[in-house]
Amino acid sequence: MLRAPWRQKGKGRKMELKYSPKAIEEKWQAHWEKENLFAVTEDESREKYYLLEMFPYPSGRIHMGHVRNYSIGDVVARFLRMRGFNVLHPMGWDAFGMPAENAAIKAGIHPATWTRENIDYMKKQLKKLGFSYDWSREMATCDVSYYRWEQLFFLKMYEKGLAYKKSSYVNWCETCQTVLANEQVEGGACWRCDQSVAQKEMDQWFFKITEYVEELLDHTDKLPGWPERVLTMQKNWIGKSFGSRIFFPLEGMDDQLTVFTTRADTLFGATFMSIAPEHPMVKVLSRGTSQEEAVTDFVQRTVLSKRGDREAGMVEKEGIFTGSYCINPVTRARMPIYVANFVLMEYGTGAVMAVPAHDHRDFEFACKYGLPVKVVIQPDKGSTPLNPEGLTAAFEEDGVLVESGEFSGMPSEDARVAITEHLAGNGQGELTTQYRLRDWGISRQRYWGAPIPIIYCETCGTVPVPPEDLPVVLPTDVELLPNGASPLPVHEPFAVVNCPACGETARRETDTMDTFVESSWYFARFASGNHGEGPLDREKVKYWLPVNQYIGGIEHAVLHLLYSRFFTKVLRDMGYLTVDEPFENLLTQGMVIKDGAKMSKSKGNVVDPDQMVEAYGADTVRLFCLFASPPEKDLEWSDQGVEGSFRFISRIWRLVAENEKALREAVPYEGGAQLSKPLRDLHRKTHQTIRKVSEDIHDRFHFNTAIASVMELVNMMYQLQESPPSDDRYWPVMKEGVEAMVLLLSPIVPHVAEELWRGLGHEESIVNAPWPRWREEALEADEMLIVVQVNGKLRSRVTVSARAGREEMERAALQDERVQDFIAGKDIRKVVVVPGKLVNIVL
RNA sequence: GCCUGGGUGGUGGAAUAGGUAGACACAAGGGACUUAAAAUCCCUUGCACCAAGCGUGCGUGCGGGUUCGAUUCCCGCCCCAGGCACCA
Repeated sequence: MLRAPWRQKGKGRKMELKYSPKAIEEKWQAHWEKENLFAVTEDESREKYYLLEMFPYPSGRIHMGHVRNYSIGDVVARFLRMRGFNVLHPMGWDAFGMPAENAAIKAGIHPATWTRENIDYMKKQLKKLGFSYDWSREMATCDVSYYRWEQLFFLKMYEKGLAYKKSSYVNWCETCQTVLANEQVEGGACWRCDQSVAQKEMDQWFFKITEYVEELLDHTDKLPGWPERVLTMQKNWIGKSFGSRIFFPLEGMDDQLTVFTTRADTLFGATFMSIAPEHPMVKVLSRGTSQEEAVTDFVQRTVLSKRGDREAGMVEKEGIFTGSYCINPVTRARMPIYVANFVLMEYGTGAVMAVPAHDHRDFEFACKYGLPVKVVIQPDKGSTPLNPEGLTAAFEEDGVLVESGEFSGMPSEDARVAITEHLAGNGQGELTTQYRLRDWGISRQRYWGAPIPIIYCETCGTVPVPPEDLPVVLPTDVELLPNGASPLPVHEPFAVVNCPACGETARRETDTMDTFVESSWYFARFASGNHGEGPLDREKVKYWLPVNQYIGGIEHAVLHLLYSRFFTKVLRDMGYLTVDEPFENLLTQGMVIKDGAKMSKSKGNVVDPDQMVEAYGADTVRLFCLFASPPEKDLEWSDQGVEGSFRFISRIWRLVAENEKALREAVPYEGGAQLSKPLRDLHRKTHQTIRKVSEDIHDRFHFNTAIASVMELVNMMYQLQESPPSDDRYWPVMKEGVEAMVLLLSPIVPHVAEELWRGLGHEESIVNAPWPRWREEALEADEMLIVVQVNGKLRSRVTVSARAGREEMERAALQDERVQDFIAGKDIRKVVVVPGKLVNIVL
């Protein structure tokens, strides 16, 4: 048992009057660690709570965003622990990724060394902040003992067809020398380095996330604990739309072009066809025509242009006639086929039927190339009809069909189905559903990642590494190339292997997996401890999952959170997990900003957590992060606000230190005995505060208002100290208030709370102290202040008995002198009484 | 363009179920203590007017509406932030 300073110091004043955080923080951190207070095991007799914060990338040092994220999580973890839950609160490292490689190239340190050193430093930082993690579960995703299981998942996914390889145009970042998933391209630029992304045709591994698209979409309605905007972002990303697939026969060829459209009602107005430059039919359609050379030229130019510019609509619409025609299946009209730079190969079928009268893009294109415009939809009655001759813009809304044969007169909505069904009858079309979501490309041409367990053999083709040969260990004896290209392909001992099937010399896959794969299942690994027999311990995972509360930044709204949901479903179907969704509740905290902008080195507005902890202590930094704004909002850093937080802790410190002896000797008041009014007020305030803080933390994570209410309690105790009552219950009631204050603040400022708790005479750690309960009878006041309004305007306040009913409230209000002035000589039409709140007299 | 949030004092923010708008804090001002300063403690602090009161009027982006009563609910608009965006 560690000896507390007030005992070490012997006689005289035992607690320092001045609050100095350094010594007490180090002392209690060491104590908690030694006593192993935060390690947990499965315990069926207790209700479990799995609290998780997004684990950090070990970039070197933690930043204020981490401090905020983890402070929020720690309050919840400590609070629920005091409430008796078996709380799992783990921490680890998202340790694969490019910064390690970049540092290696720049500074000549091996990525593994760099990562390890960063982890060591950041772990020290987290410990200095006093977070209550179960460090026994710590892991880094670059550990072989972690990624080996990911390779096993890959093999199982490969077996089920959920991991497959295909050649396609992919997003290529020249700076990062690697491919990016669609989710990792933001506004046409790389999510990490901002480099504009180009298209490149490559052989790549994909995870078939589209296999789960319906479930991923459906389950967004089964996540009431997620913020609406995150769910909306995911729904938008999945981008489900209903429409039709229509087949257009090619003139003079025994083949057809397939398009996807949501506007089959406009089919009679389709006058030409636009296809993507990457479309496989481009070559066939232009071959042998006078356009052949020009088309090849155009395609080359367009495909090479930056995807970002092309996708963002920055490039002017351009196209070229292929030299071939197709036939409109309903009008039999000849439609020229164009290659157009605005048609995307990745969406739909890569071919679009162009209806210039009813689509602004087609309109723009038709005007530019002098193509026919045919109006087939007229606005509903009441609006001015479209003039087919002088059309100045496309009419894109629904309306009534015209010039559409038997479908003329039909509303758009009905016609979409009717026309498609008509086509379906002739095998010329079908109703279909289209998604924006595409499969997740996971190949990365980088070194610092988990190797993909595949071998290429000249005779046997693609051969998965047999599970018993796992792990495929990432070699560490590599020389990193200055241009960032992966050294693995030229690392012979790694790249050259014997084929597991025929034994002949073969080559390994040298691409590594996207690091988002690691973070897609780490939460389940934490629940398994460092299970050695397999990826997950089914029983343990069953006990802990799902994560009850997940906390992290909004920036992962689509990326990490969508991938994790997908992985959870895959692992469920493999029999590892029993849950459908990984995270029951999600809290997305706001950014930490300074001077109105996100903290960044380039803006020079970074506040260093180390310096802050050094200057004020961890408790002050935590308190400020929680007090300055509610978690989901941005937090504006304020040095003066930090000073204020430090002052508040000093204030509670002095309240205990200055009255140490009296408080230690007092027995907390527990009700019963009669109290004088000031003490009754304090007793009530104490219990009101307990209720307020409990509800604010439990129901809504509003720590700022919880802290504010403790401040009110503290202010009241200081007020009472100004003129202490002679009542002999003074110290018992003060002790009740002080103990509540310390307990309520302990999840937020755990070190100072622990110190004060011991100072009040407690032998056991506050970490395991039960959370205080409020008593209803203590909340009851003997009188209450009610508001009196006349015609809805506040005119007076009257004090009535707490038990006053409607009649008594009304009587008291009407008798009030000030109210009398307002109602004298007037008829009272109505009196509204809200029990316990107000009386409104309507004249 | 579409989809989400959001707009409250000098500042961060509060008002949880339609019921005292501005809790709590920062900043500012004043006072006490001190030889002085710092620290600490206490008081004032939305705006305007004034007869200076437990005063009156105004006030939660703007304009309407519902209601005895609206920061809160409804309709229309403006602005800011984030996401998606040539998605056919």
